[in-house]
Amino acid sequence: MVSLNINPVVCRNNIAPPSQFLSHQFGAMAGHIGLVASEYCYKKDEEIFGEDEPAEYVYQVITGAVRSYKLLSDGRRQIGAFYLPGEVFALESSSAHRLAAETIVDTTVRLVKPSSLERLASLNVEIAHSLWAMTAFELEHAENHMLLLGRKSAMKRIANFLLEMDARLASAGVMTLPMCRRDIGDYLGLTLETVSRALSQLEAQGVLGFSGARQNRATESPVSAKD
Amino acid sequence: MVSLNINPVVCRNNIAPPSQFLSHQFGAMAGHIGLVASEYCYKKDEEIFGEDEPAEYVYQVITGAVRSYKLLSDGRRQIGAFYLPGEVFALESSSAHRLAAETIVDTTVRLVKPSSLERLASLNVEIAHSLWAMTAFELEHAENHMLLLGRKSAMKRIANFLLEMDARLASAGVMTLPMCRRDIGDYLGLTLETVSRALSQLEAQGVLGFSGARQNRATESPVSAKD
DNA sequence: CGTAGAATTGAACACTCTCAATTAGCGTGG
DNA sequence: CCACGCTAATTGAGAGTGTTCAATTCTACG
Repeated sequence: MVSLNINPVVCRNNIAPPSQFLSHQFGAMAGHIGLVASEYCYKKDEEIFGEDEPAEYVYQVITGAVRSYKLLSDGRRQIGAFYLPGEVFALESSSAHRLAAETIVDTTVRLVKPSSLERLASLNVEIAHSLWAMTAFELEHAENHMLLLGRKSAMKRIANFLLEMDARLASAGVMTLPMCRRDIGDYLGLTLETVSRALSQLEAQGVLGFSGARQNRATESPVSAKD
Repeated sequence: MVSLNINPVVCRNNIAPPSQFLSHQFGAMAGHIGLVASEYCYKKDEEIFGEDEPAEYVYQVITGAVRSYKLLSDGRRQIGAFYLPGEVFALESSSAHRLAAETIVDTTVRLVKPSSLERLASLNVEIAHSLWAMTAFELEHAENHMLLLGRKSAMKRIANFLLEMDARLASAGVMTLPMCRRDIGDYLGLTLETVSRALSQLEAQGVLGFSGARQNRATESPVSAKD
């Protein structure tokens, strides 16, 4: 767990924030008659479900953070997404999960049965469209991420990551990243050493500062992470 | 345009074929009362729509091939997907295209207005679920592709690509790839030179052969592209 | 205070990219 | 029908970015 200060000026960016609209709709859905929503607490680094497991639940993060990922036979890992408070994951239109999911820190989730959602969707066109839109939103994220993984330099990837996270969990120019360097590397297609070096370089350039681990401070070079 | 022979033995793989089921459903939808479906022909390398353009149509490839892509400001390109006969693209749940699309060769497409689909979806739950499932299928592809782009070597990417294409357009151990080396590179996050070298190496190893351009022949080393 | 895990930093290496030259295939027009 | 020219593909050599392996430092936590 590392806290990180980023100057607000640095953080104005062109990365779309997550659709809180959809998350709110999900919360609203959970209030519908007959939709069973329970809560569950996981410890840090606990598996929520494995790759290709049957999809028993759809999840919404209440507190904490989650990573979804795929593994290669040699143990290399690609993290597909991080899920932060309010965000929904494991929403499948089919019956199995395509990625595994683990908690990054102690995490509380809200659980809903897919069958409940499907029933609601069959009764209410708006809900059906919302489910579709949530999947489309994940697809959009994946498409942006393919561009990052296929065509951007290590430093661009890091900058992109910081701006993405800033848009999702920053307040007052400070954000606390729940994930470790290895997680960031596995999300960005880099090694943890490369991530560390890039962050050190940004700190040396005065673009950001750390608090919590390593002392630091925010600075204010206007940075553009266009592309 | 390059023809490519791959021995059938080589091609038994674990890559899921595209959901022809969904494509057929799309075709069926086009037969519904009131669903306007027209056809249109594009020349090779013609733009169908640009990134962020309003989504006027949903498309199904009848003949030919299409690439969807995003561009970086320095001109680097990431191809998100190739679309082959029968396959549907540009199905958005929102009002804009997230990637641009161009033809790779002369191409005929079937066009449907999104509003028609939405209307059908509002009347028929099955259709609504199909649209969602088609987006989920694209998401699954993108997730697999993120793993490829983030964590696989050049040779693994090429092998993966060949197996993917084989599953989609091969017959009798031969397939004709409509796209050039640069397209393949931009799809796999590689340069065209790296693609060429990898293909040459596979040919030298007797894994595949070319016909059309460069003479050749298929061979039969059993190859596993696991991961 | 001592230990364990995470992060940082360094140095050498490897894989892929870049730049460049050559070759092959194909369409066009003489 | 052949020569020409254009584009795509191949191949080579060198450079660069990120990885790998290793040592050290830092922080949290018991």
